[in-house]
Amino acid sequence: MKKVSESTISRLSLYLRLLEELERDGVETVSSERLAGRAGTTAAQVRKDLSVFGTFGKRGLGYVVTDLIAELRTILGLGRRWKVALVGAGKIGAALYGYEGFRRQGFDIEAVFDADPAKVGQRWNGVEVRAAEGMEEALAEGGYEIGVVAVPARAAQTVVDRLVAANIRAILNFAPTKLHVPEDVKLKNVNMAVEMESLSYALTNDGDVPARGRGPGGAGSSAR
Amino acid sequence: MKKVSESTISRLSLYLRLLEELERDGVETVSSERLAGRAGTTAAQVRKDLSVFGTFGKRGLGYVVTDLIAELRTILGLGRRWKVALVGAGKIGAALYGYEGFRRQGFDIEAVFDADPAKVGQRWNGVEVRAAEGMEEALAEGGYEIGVVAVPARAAQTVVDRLVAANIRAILNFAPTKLHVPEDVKLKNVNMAVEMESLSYALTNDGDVPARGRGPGGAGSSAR
DNA sequence: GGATGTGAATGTCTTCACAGCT
DNA sequence: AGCTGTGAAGACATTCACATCC
Repeated sequence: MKKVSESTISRLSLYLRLLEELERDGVETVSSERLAGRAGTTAAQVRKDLSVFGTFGKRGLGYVVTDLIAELRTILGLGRRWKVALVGAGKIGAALYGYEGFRRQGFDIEAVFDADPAKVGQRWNGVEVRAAEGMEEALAEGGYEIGVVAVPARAAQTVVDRLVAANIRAILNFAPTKLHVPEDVKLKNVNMAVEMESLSYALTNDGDVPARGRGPGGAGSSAR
Repeated sequence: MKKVSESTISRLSLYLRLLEELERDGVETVSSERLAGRAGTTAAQVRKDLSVFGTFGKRGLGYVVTDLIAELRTILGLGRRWKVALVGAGKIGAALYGYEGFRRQGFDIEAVFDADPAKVGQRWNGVEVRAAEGMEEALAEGGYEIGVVAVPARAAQTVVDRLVAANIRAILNFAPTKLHVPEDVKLKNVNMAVEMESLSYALTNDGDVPARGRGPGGAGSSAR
C-alpha cells in the first residue's frame, strides 16, 4: 500500500496522451528524455513517476511505446468502461457530452439529468434527458460510479448529496463552489474562474510579488 | 521579489469566492479557522497564504470580510477589467462565453473566432464570431492580453502561435494537448480527460497502489 | 481572551548523479 | 555505449506551536 501523489497521476495521464500520439506516428520506442521533452518535464521525473508502479523500460533502449501505453491504461483504470451520470444539461453539460475524448478513454455518459422541465425529454443522441427528481431511482439500476456535476453553484451541493445517496463513488465538479462529500467519495474540481484568476495574477505581478508591504492601490501594470 | 506558489494562488482565489459568499450572508468578520473550514484546508495554511502578501488580519478578531475581499482582488489582479479573446465557437466556447462568472470577476470576452464558415458571422449577444484568419488584424486593435483556446487538439498549437503573434500574454487552454509557448507567455491548461483519469485511477486503486509488481491484472497485453 | 503572524520542524516532491542492466 | 531505476540531496510546501498584539 503506497501513496501516490496527485501530480504523478496527472502526469501519467499526460504521458499516456503523448504516447498515443507517438504510436499514431509509428514511433516504436521512446526514451524518458524524449517523453519528458514533449511533456514539459524532466527525464528523471518521468522515470520516477513510472518507477512507482513498476519497471517498464529497457535499459539502453527506452520504453516500448505500445507496451507502456498498455501499462498506463491499466494503472489509470482504463482497462474497462465506466458508466457516467451527467447532471446539468446546460451549455457545459452539452459540451462535456459532446466531447469525444471521454468516450474514447472509456467513459460513457449513459444518463443525463436536469432540473429544467424544458430540457427534460430532449434526446441527446440516444440518451434521454431526465428530470433531476428521478435521479436516485434512475441510478438505482446500478453500475454508475462516476458523476459529473455541471449545474449552477447554488444547486451543486444538493446534486452532490443525491449522487452520493445514489452510491456514486467519484465526482467531477464544474460548479464554481466548494463541495462537501463523505471521506470515501473522490472529488475533483474544475474551476475555470480559479484558472483565470491565476492568469490575471501572473500578468499583474509578472511572476513574483512586489516585495512586501502592500503599496498604494495602484494596480501597476507593466509591459513585456 | 518573492516567488509565490501556484497552489497558494489557487487557494487565494478560492478564499475570495468563499469570502464573497460570507459577505452576501452579511458576515462581517471571519477567523482563519472558519475560513479554512469552508475551504477544506487548515487555519495555519490560510494565515501562511495571506502572510505572503501582507498582514491583513486583526489579532483577537480575525479578518474583516470586506477588507480582505478588496485585498485579495488587488492581489489577484482583479482590480481592473481584462479583455479576453476566445478562439473556438463550438460547444465549449459557447459554454465559456455563457459563463457569467467570468464577467463578474472582470473578464470580458470581446472577440470570438472560429475556423468554421458556418459559425462565422453569428452574433453572440453583441459579439460577432469572426473568421480565424482575421485573428491577428482583429486583435491588433489592442488591449487583449488573455486568450482562451477552445478548439480541437489538432488545431490548438496553430491557434496558440497566432495568439502569441498577436501579443497575447496569457492563455487558458481547453484543448487536450500539450502546448508550447514562449517563456514570457503564461499558459494554464484545463484538461477534463486528465481529471477523469485521475478519478478512475482513484476508484481502481482506492487511493493507494497495490504494493508493487503489477499483479495478474486482467487487461494486459504483454510484450513479445 | 482570542486569533494572528511566523520561525522552526516536519513532510512531500523534484532533481541529481551514478550503479547496473541490455 | 546508452538509458533506466533509484538512493540521497535538495527544494518546496505544510503543519506546529508560540510569542505577540488587539
